[in-house]
Amino acid sequence: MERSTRQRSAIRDAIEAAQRPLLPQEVLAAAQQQVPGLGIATVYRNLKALLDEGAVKLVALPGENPRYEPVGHGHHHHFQCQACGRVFDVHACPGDLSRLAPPGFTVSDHELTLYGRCADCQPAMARTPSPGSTNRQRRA
Amino acid sequence: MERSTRQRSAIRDAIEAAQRPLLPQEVLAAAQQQVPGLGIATVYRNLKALLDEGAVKLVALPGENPRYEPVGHGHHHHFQCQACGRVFDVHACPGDLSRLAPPGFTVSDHELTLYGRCADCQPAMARTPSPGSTNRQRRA
DNA sequence: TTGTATGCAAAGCGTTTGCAGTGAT
DNA sequence: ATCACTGCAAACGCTTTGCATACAA
Repeated sequence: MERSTRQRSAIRDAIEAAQRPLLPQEVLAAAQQQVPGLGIATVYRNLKALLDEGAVKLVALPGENPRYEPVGHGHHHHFQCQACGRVFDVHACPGDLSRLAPPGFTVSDHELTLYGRCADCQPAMARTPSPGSTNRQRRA
Repeated sequence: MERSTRQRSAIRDAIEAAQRPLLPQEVLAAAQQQVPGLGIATVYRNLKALLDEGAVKLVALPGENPRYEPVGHGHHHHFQCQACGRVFDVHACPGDLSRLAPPGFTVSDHELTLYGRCADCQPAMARTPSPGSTNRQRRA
């Protein structure tokens, strides 16, 4: 039977609290603030468990390591800024895409990622970047 | 200056000839039919070079290792069958998705993946699976 | 001849797993 | 007292890199 541990709650909380999809390392860092001794293996094991029980969703962007986010956000998509690399949630959705599939195919789900520039990274009339908008990732 | 080698052509040909995005291992296997001694490191090095020169595109599906396909196919998307795991090209496109982005964001590109069942894997009135449609991948 | 490209093997990185100890029930 | 969970370290699989050799130019 499944047990409730401090580390499991810390991991779940970290993901729930984040406003964006987290990398395993980021989950570790966040959860370690509650449980200092937490190990990365436990993060991975719980990430997998949370995926299986459907509490967490895998977010895989091209060329990026897998991120994890709570399912609670409902159906949504992602936007990656080509300048700063940050990933944002996009709550809009193109809707039914069944018509796009070849004849005989059945569409039951879809994933969409938008690329471009976020509000902070518009060219020309440069805006003041928000704190933490430093480029931490790069896209080939 | 960039040189033309047998292995480079073999790798490029393998990707061009494939009707679907290939994994590095699949590129290796295909290219080795032309250049038996070919090593995996050379495949990776050329894959990166082809990406840089824009001859090849990276295809990253959630939970899958990166695949590579020629850019020649033009703008298109992908469909992954949840039963057999195969990835198909989808040449339809939802069109302009700028309206989906949050205000202040600029959309310059998008990626879309459809999930469902391919023609070979429709339930109930089971069709005869095509040769090679054996499940070779699985999706968590 | 010159220096890029290759093949091999070692190194990197993110992720998974074996195992003995810990702690929730 | 059980036995699932944890932490550590070793193992893994994919990708990258160092280095001596091979081969375009």
